[in-house]
Amino acid sequence: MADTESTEAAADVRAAECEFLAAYDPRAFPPLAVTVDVVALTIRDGALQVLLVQRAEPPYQHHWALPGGFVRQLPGPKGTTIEEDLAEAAARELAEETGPRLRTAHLEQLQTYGTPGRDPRMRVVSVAYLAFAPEMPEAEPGSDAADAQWVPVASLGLTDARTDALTDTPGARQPGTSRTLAFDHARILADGLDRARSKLEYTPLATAFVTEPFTISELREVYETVWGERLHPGNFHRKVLSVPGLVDSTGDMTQSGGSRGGPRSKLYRPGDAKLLHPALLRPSREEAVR
Amino acid sequence: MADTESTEAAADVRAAECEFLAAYDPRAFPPLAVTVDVVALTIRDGALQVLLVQRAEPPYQHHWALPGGFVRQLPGPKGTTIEEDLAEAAARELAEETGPRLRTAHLEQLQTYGTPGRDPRMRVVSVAYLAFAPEMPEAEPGSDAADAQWVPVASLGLTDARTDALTDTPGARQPGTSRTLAFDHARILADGLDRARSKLEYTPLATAFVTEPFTISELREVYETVWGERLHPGNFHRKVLSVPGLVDSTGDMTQSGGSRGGPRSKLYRPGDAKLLHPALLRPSREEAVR
DNA sequence: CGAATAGTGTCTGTAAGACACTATTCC
DNA sequence: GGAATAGTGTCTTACAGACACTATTCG
Repeated sequence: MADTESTEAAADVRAAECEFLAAYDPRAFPPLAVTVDVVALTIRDGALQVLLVQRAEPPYQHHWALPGGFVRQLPGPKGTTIEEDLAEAAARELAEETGPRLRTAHLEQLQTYGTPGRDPRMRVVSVAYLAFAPEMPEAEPGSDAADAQWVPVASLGLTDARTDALTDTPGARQPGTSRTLAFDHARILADGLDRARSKLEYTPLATAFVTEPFTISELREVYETVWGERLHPGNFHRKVLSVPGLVDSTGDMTQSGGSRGGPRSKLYRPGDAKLLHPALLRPSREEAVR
Repeated sequence: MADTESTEAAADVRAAECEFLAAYDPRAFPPLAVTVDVVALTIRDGALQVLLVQRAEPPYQHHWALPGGFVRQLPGPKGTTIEEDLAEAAARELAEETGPRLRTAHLEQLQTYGTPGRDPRMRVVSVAYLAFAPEMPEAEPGSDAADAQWVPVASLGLTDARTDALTDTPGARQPGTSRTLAFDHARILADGLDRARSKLEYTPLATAFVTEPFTISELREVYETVWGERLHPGNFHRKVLSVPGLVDSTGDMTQSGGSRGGPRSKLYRPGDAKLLHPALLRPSREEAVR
């Protein structure tokens, strides 16, 4: 029964460890590495951008890849080791490429990728994380990367019609960035984009892409940019205000109107809702995908 | 950059070192293991049940735990090794406790748990999977378990009011099963239940819990059991038929009416929809959780 | 002034939930 | 016959989307 457990546990740990390790053929323990990769998304210049680093070493040398790395074992007091939580490792990898100025508004686990052969060197199980941040300054390549850059996702040629739809800007496609990502990172990025688009519908995630006092129009631009679809300004406005806890009014207004004219607008801050009801559903998700 | 970086060299060295030392001292391995755990759900006796195994070895000896184990490296031709994909490992662990008769209708990755200390022996990163199956015969304990059983989730005392709501059956709480689960498996199970409840809303997941020709009422019982809420039979009926691709009529009817009376009902099979539109939303999800 | 935008009003179609009702079958 | 159930009809309310309109501000 469970009652004996607490007294047994401590004493048994050492014995169990030996027993445990002896019971398995060492060859059954493949050299297996655990890494974290981060899909960091932001909105810059009106486009959805992802943080990429350029690999300095083979394999996939010179290719762009998601920031990430091995889960570390940090040195602790008295020769012990302090082990990193997975989310901490993800936050660290992100900070290494962006500097301390990035205010990550949201960090969540995406999925884990462990198909044999996804890394040609060895078996690597990679836990992917998804991060969102408001508009950021340039990225700063960390020690292990040749370069780090925010790259418009539309320029990566993922087979996604919607992302390209709104990006007619000639300069959006940066030369040199439309190459295949390293490893299976294109897949991971695609999964991250799916997740982000989906979470805009039923969580206040969009507020993680804007800075504190924001207008309804700025929020709408987030939705339009991530979804790659134009939304009706009037209906969107009414809808956002009708969802309890999505935004709170600050009482203030912008100092001036928009650069292309129009009246000044009211300012808002994120509300306390964790789930949106009613949800803000995408207009053109192909209904009932068969 | 995951899977790479200037620590790449260090990683290779470490990997080679491990391989070499493995033959001599298993304890020289990097103290990091990858396991898969499976949250297998089914509906038995009108209750949502989860597959649990009783641990034969410490730690948590005699405690119940989710089926799972280490990701293996299988022997392949000519001394090579065939490495298991994560989903394959999950399917294998599940089959070991249920025998070949389980028809797993659905297997998807849930989340990965890697907090240091979650396993007292060593650093273990566990990739959890979520499986659904129609009503199944008794479980068969595999080699590394003392026992394996389908256990009503309501009997596990998870802090979830809804699961207990419909389970007034006196016999539902089996003596001996209302104990704490090993490791952080209670948390993993709770996450799995959340996911399952949520996916019933916008995917045809419910059809994975019933066998091929089913009635609308059987489908409704799935929703009621998983959500722990009574649904209006009439409205549910109309709603299910109104969602394109959820169910297809077989043209047949049941041979007899229900055991407590009522007319015979039409039979259906799963449709080809992958996403439900409009969705079948839970009535009493606390709206806009703050 | 003309163009663009913030914000509101109104109408229509769809869908959810409440309630009622009929027909069928078991006990 | 009485109770339970399958399936349908109808009404009310909520909400999404379309369209129109006013007021405000930029250039």
